[in-house]
Amino acid sequence: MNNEFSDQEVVRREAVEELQRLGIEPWPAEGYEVNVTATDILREFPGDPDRFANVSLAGRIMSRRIMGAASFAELQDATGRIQVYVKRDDICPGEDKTLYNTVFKKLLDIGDIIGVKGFVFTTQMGEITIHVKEFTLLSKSLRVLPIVKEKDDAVWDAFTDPELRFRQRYLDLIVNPKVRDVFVRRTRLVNSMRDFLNRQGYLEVETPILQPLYGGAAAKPFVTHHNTLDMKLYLRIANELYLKRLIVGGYDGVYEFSKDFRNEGMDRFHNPEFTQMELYVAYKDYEWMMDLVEEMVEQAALDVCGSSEVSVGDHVINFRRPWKRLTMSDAIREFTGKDISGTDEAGLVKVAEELDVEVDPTMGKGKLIDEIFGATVEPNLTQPTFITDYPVEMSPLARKHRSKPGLVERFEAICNGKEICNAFSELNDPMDQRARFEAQLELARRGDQEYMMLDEDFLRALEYGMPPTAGLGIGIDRLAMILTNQPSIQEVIFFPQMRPEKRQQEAPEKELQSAGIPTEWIPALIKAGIRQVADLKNAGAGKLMNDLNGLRKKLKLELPALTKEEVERWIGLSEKGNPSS
RNA sequence: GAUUCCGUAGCUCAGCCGGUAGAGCAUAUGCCUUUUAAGCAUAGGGUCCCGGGUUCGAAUCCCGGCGGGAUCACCA
Repeated sequence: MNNEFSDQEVVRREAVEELQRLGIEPWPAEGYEVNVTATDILREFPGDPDRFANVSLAGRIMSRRIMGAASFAELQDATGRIQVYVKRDDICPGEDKTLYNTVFKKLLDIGDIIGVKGFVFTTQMGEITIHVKEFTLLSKSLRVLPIVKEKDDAVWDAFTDPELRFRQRYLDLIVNPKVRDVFVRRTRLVNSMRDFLNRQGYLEVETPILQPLYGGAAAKPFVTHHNTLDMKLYLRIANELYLKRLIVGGYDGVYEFSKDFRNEGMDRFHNPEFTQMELYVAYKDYEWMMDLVEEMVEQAALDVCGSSEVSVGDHVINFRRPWKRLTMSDAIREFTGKDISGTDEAGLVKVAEELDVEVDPTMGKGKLIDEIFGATVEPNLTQPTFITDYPVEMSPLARKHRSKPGLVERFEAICNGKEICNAFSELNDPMDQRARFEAQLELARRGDQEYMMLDEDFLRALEYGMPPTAGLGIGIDRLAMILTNQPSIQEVIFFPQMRPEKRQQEAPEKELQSAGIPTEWIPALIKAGIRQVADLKNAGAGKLMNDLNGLRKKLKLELPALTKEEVERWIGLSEKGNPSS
């Protein structure tokens, strides 16, 4: 049975039983009164020692140094770590020293959560420490933590494997305090933006995630099914079309922090689900929206980083207003020397080829320009820059430029070589909108997988009349990456998408036993990799017999050696099938 | 999807010119009343990712798979 646990896990499970025998509940129900945090003590004790004569603090044991009748340990709470000093005769004033000798020294482990009461003092080494008068076990830990040691700036045994860190984020958060901080700052970013938008008087709303038609962006969706309605539903790829319906309904400013879902590639800039903030404001245009973005993002940088200058990789990015503004064709001209304004599709293909930009025949004019821009300009824009006035073909929801034919009133902000937001003067001409949707269908016929769907209800809403409106989408994950200086999106999403972990078969012994394998051989079989009757089917009788007889010695089984006939009989069982299932 | 690297003890890693495993931390036992990643001593702990092949013999070499990283492609 214990085959499933490592030696250290066995020790901890035995400690649980021992604690229970001593009348100590390993996972008590009561709360624990806490009157101070680790950071409070470290920050305030030197200036005001009297305040800390009676502290009560709870946290996880992160290290232990036991020296006879006295011990040191480090406790980690939500704010940081503090050393505690435990002296035998203080916590066991009478004759019975069990609480120290047995409970504290032997039955507690690194990873356990305890509460301590005592007073704060400074050790001879000058470390602020809680002298413990009383401790309470609050939660026993059955698994061994990966221990990270650090001294000054040196780190030993760092827990860095991304697979383990992302799959078991709780562990990552326990042992890597900097990771905890990244997510605190991510939340501070969201709070900063929400406060900003609320101060402007805009209404935070919620719109459907399950949508019968997906729209508002060019992307491949996830598909699901609703049983009662017996219909196909899509997970939203954007919330644009619903938010604009709300503007039609009469709100003058609505926004939503939304999880969107796109069924596309994954890499360090893309997770299948990601967070966007979309904002729509009536009676405004994209020029106005640029001013808002600058102000909101500068404020966010100040709130998250304490400065408008932010270190990102090798760069320092400065979010102080005003940001540089360039039209798309000026940007392409600036970085490539090519003038593409007014160029037709064939001409664009030629330009792309000259610039070594890969294109394919499904691409329309808009897509071609986007490719050229993405390859030659975008990666070179480190400081926040607004790129304005996009080709109409790639922006089916943006209104036509008031003075430049063939373009729309749209901008993106590019920062650190990546788009962080996208905005436009919204298209509110229902007839033009219908024509644009139809142009998308034409792209679909050419094989573009990411055409936008025609949404009749959205058109109907526009036909009732939508005020002139400015709209914005900001990628929260991308912005969080920049403001927390993280190289990948997985570092700013608590639980990034990953392939499922391989599950171990449960309770293998039962199935093997009911099939007729002698109980006493089952531990050896499991050790040999036979976890279920089906595994026997492909096993060779000779090899299996040898393996099992080898394991018989290793596991010190008091059994006669197996014969080949016996093993063949077991393998025969797998062919008969299993009556219990 | 392509290229490439990686998968060894609970954790971090070494071993890889083939001879069935090693260190540090963690754990156990004993000693030590204020230590500073790290006291001293001893001990236990491994399906060397999985499957096949070559070989007398594979953690090591070869092939296939699984999982992960990086780069690229795709992707507002």
